[in-house]
Amino acid sequence: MSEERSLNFLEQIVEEDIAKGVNGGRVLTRFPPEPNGYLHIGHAKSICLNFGLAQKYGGQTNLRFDDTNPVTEDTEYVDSIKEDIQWLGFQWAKELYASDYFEQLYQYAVELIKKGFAYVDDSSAAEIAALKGTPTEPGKDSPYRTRSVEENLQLFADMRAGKYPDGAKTLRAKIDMASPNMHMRDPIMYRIKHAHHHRTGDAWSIYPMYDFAHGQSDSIENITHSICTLEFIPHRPLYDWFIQQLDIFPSHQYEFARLNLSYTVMSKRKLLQLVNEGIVRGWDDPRMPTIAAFRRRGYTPSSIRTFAERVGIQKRDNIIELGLLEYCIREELNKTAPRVMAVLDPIKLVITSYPEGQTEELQAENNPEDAAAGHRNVTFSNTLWIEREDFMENPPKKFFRLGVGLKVRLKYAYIVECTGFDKDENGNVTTVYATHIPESKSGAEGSAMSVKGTIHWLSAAHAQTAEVRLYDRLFTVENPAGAEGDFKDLINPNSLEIIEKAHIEPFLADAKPGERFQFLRKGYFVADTESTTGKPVFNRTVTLKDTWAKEAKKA
RNA sequence: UGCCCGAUAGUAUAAUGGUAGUACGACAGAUUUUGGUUCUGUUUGUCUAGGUUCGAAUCCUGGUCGGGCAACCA
Repeated sequence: MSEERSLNFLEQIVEEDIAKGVNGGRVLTRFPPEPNGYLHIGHAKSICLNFGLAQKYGGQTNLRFDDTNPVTEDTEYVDSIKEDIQWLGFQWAKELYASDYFEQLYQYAVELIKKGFAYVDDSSAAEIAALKGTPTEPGKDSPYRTRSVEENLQLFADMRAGKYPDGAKTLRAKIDMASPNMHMRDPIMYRIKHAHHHRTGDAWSIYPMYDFAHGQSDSIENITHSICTLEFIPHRPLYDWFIQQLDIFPSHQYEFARLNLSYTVMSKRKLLQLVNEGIVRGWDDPRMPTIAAFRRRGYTPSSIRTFAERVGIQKRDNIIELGLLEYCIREELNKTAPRVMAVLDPIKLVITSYPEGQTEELQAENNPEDAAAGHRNVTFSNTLWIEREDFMENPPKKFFRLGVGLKVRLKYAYIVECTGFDKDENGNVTTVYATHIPESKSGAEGSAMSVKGTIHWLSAAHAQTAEVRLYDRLFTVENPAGAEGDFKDLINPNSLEIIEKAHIEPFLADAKPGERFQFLRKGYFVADTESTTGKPVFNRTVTLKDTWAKEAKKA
């Protein structure tokens, strides 16, 4: 299956580099998360890109944690990130940490001081900001910019030794306060933080800024293609500057547009807020756009990889329609998920012509898309559960389900004709009555007779119950991040609907967490991580396409 | 009023100086014991104004629009 696909711009760069013999044709990429949150679907795109590129061109990929800010980072995040990458189906060559390079980075800083390219600044954060200028106005030199090399060396050593409180001093690169690129206006290389680091403990009282760690970390690892998102484009000249002054391996950075998905947010800060404020039930709440959430929701690794492939790689900003992701998981689950019957919003259907107490076992197909999936038995009786929405008191013309006088096929069973119904004091339909056509039994000759609709059902006396969680989009607008005001005001109040007692086929009560099914006509579902034999819980991964719902909405 | 990045159907993404194609969506139809799947068909696009060229989505110039950059965050 060698489908002809054109190369994305990064693949073109890599192929050109290989052709030209750059780095001896070697390809080494890296995925560099900061361990300060869970990975989301946008990271999945980056993971697929970095690992996929290396795989395609015979290279490897490192996992490097850019852990330069101890106050936001935690090993919980390290563990979740590793789990998510492996779940997606990728394996890194080396597990590395920017914190592994702290001593090396310190030596680089000393070297830059000696070369006159860095100085210790006593200015406060506010003073630094004031002298920084603005995008349209040049900045001004700090009064500490002309300190001698010896003094800088001594002060920097004292910073490391912990002689100064947080914020008292910084080490800055001496570049150009008038540069049109703000990142070149004497950027801070080191700041004082008397903070406990998740790996280096209390060994350091100074920590490098990301900008002083990232490029050199790539260089130290001999990364050939350092791929990141668009917002780091203006940082690239700075990374190149450090590499040049230090005369170390010239790793090159390339930037692509990050993934945005409609009806959700992708910033770790906002996701953390949703978690901390209890708006969702945690990082892996199936409504979240995190990889952990998609896993719990029933998405497969391959569906996410396919999605990442289909969204493409480019440099223009984009918002991908949620529908594409849903298409990717439906496409896979249609082929693989066993079909079962579950009634989520039940009303009773009594077959008055079928003897009370009688039952029979009917053969049900496990998957029409997969002949090897085989068959199972379902129990039929005269009292069934059917979906409330499959009956209408006053059905419109194109309603192919139950209404008095209408015929419908009960999947795998008989064709029945509706004869009447009961309502309770609130006017809600409670029971529907019908007679069956004995010769229309599925498999029998008479089953060939045509009816427009087929509905699913469960024998009331035999069905088990389960909790079913129905998820919908987390936000009410396509681009909540781009809207004015507080993004939390745009949360969809109906993003989670819990059905305490849905009816399911008996064998489903034993479903193991992670097992996926198609609930016939209702969607794809997965047994939740909290699911137990005593109390099964199913998450709806995605609905089926529903052209009737669309039709009904029009009317 | 600085610097940087970008602009192709509704959403994405190809075409790398030579017929604007693909996917998802939408719409219509066929098939169907899931109003699912599958199949067929239809619809919709090169931001703009110049220039170079036999020929421009592609190269050049100006403009417009969108995004990024002024954390001791990454």
